[in-house]
Amino acid sequence: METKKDSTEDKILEAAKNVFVSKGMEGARMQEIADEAGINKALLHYYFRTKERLFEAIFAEIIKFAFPKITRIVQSDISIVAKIEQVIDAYIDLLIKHPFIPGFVLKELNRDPSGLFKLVVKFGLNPQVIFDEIQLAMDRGEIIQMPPRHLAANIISMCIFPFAARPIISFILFKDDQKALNAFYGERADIIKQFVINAVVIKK
Amino acid sequence: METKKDSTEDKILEAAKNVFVSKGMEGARMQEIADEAGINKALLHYYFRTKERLFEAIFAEIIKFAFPKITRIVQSDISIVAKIEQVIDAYIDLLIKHPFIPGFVLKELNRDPSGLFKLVVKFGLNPQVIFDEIQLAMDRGEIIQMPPRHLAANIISMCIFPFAARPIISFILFKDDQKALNAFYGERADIIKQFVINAVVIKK
DNA sequence: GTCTATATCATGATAGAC
DNA sequence: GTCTATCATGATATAGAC
Repeated sequence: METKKDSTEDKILEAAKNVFVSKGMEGARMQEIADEAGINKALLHYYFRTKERLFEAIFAEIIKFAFPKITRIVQSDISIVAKIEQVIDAYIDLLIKHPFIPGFVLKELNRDPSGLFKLVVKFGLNPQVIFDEIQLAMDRGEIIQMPPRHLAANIISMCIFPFAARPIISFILFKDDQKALNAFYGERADIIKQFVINAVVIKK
Repeated sequence: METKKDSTEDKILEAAKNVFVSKGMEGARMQEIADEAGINKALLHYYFRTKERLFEAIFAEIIKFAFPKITRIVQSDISIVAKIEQVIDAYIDLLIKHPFIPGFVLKELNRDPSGLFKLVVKFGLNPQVIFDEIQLAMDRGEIIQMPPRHLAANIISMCIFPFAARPIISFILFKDDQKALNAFYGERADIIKQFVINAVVIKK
């Protein structure tokens, strides 16, 4: 029986996640990860042969997390408006809990997109089902006609970008007042929902 | 008289811009910059004492470029709808011409936001004049009431995010078909304009 | 399995000849 | 101003003791 849940490997993964997310692949130092895990630097290489492999392990975990299971919401048996609202709520909830993920993911994907390919294949991500549901609602006359891709891009952009640009928004809009910044993020879900509904829902 | 416009310093700046934008501060190698400039690595240190100083020179030039002069549009004597349309057109035009800027700026600002502070002070960026104009239009009943910050955030997000997330969009939406990707970007301006107008303009 | 010590390598920076 | 050669540092990786 395993009483020691925080094994060395777990400690490394936890430490690596913290360091990689805050410093990125290039900026992260193996020494710092070792220190944070409370172990020797050489042990990192014992458990994960290279920095690259350690990074991939962390990145896969993060990105799996960053693609929330919105497919289920989109395919559920509720109105298109309810679907839009639930997706936005799910995204903003996730981002408020993990505000540094977008910056990290964007940074690493611009650095080396090849990692994404494997993950997309692995998790079978398929945006077509989402676009199909949007198109159906348009054909039913519930929302205005526009390319489903662009509608999805608009919603995702409004959700994620303010978190990806956190340092800019924090400084320019709020002079680094973290309370005001958090209040702003707390308002985003309702704002985006109302904005999208105004933009696309056809009133009876 | 200077006939030789591409002086060594110019060649370094041009090469450094390319390498820094594609690799970032951490990923960029002085050797690569030297190679691209067709000169010796030691010469970089002759012209710019450190890598940090060379980077700062490039970054200032880029970010000055990334904050388009939208203040003039916002304060001009045209309708709020025309202002919104012109700002979106200006942003998308800029981004189509320089699609890698958003990724670069986001990456570096997440890495070290302090550089932004100096630049904001230096260029006297003041978003309040933009918010004031938005608020006036709301008070005149031309657009619906909502916090001006969020309206600005929505518009900027829809413009910039699809470019910042270029590798993701390219692969997931278009299977790296660059023609289709460029067509998508070409449609963005009209899509966003219509979307924002539907969302906020009050019909008479 | 865990750790110490060390080899190997890459990179930013400098010294000095021309 | 430009080059070759070299240094100093820090980081990855491995060998081998316990």
